[in-house]
This record gives sequence, structure tokens and C-alpha cells, in this order.
Amino acid sequence: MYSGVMERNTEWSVVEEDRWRKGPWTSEEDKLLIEYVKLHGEGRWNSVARLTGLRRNGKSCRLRWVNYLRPDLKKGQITQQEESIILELHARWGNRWSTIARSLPGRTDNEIKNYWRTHFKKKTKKPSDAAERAKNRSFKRQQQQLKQQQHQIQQQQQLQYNLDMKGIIDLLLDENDYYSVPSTSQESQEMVTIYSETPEQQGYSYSMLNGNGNGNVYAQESSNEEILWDGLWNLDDVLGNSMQPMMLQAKTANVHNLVTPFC
DNA sequence: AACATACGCAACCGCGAAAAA
DNA sequence: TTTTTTCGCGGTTGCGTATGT
Repeated sequence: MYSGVMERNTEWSVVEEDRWRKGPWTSEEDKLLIEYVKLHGEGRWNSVARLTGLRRNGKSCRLRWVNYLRPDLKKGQITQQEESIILELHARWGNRWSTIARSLPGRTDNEIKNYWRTHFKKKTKKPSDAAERAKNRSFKRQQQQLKQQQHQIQQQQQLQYNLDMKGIIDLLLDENDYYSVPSTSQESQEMVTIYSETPEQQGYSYSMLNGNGNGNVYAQESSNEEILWDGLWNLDDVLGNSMQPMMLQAKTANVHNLVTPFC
């Protein structure tokens, strides 16, 4: 849809405040900025104007470079796999877009933020009283469903944990080796936690383990479950971001550790 | 065909943290 | 140590396009 550069004359929309230009970048400005980075590298953005004659402030230059001109940027639509990762990481970190972007090479925080907003974040409108009441009813219903869902998940996790531990113990007994087994429920919870540390700490990349190997997590979900989760996403309208991590974690746990880090 | 609305995305703004002077 | 500058982040806005009526 967008070429990234306004080819036609958009001077009318460009605000000239003192000496800085604002608004869409022209291809000529892009060339100057690219030339600057070639010669001086990234950084010192405030000297771009002085050294190139570009009438853009440092902030604007940095943004243009980071979000559009960087050669390592990935063009094209967000893939299913990337979408899944975004969902996962948003569940973990909320709106920390730059953190999320670090796990998606070639994607920018701005791009991810926009993607999230257009695809997952429902618009928050000021509801009428009736709408408010309806929403509250719906919210209570959903909370009830969520509780049940979480209970089921916990049971599944416990079962999976028991099976995993049995497997590990069997294996270790076979190898005649020593292994210390977590004994508390807290520890067992951690066994099914998707990540133990943040990607910044470990420099993770991600692979999807969803059984069919194509990275399409939700393709395997039942339609009923999708409807349920659709409803849960809508809770965002009522709760903001606060509930999302919990919901997402529940969902992800339910689809069996679909993202695993490897070093 | 004309208009209204929704969507998608680039770019801006304000703020705080880090680095430099 | 304090002040100033630079950088990076998240939220928001504005505009072009797509879609619906």
C-alpha cells in the first residue's frame, strides 16, 4: 500500500517549523540519510543535518533509518510464525515492543506495535450504560470460563509434568546417573514455563514446536476454543493489558510449549 | 458514482535513561 | 556532582487506501 516514500509532491502537508522539516520523507532525503550512514555509521543523529544539509532533526533521521531504511529490514507481511511469536512475547512482556522486536530479526518495534494494534487490540469506545452492563455480564461469564479453563490447564500441566518426570527419571536410571528432581508445585510450574529468562539475557531465537512444524499455532486449535479466546481478547477493552499476560500464558500452556528457545 | 467508515502504516511527540561535557 | 545532550521507547496522530452502503 505504501511505498514508504511519498513520490508525489506533499509539500502541503509538510510542516516547516523553524529549520526542521516534518512529514513524509522524500526519496532525495532518504538518499542523503543513507549516504550519511554509509560514511559515518549509525548514531550521532543530530549531526546528520549539519553534515548532509538535510533539514530533519536527529530524532526524525533516526526513526526513518531504524524503521524504514535499514538494509536488514524484512519487507512484506508478518508471517504466521512471526505472529505467534508476537503473541507469545506480548503475553510475557506486554507493550515492550522493542524487546519483542529483538526476537524478530528484520522487524521493527513500530511495525510490531502497528501490527498488534490493528490485529489484536480492539478499539476502546466509550460504551453506553446498556453496553457497559452487557459487557460486564459478558466479562463475568468469560471470567468463569477462564477459571474453568485454567483449572483444566493446571490439571493438564500436572499430568504432563508427572509424565515428563517419569520419563526423565527412567532415562536417568537407565544411564545410572544422578539427577535432582524438582519437588514443589512451584518448580513444576516452572517446568512448563516457556522461557526461563528474557531473550535479552540469553540472545534467544525461537523455533515453533507445534507438531506439524509449520509454525501455525492456531491452525491446530478447535474452533470452539478460538471463539473462547476471541472473547478473551475482547477483555482487553475492559481490563487494558493487565489480564492479557495471564490469558496468553494460559493459552500457550494449553498448546504445549509452542515456543522453545535454543542457543 | 459518491460518500462514509475502517484499516494500515509512517511519522511525530513526550518522556525518561544513559552518556558526555 | 551537576547540567546538557543524545538516544530509545511507547503512545498517539494523520493521511492514503480499501471496503461498505
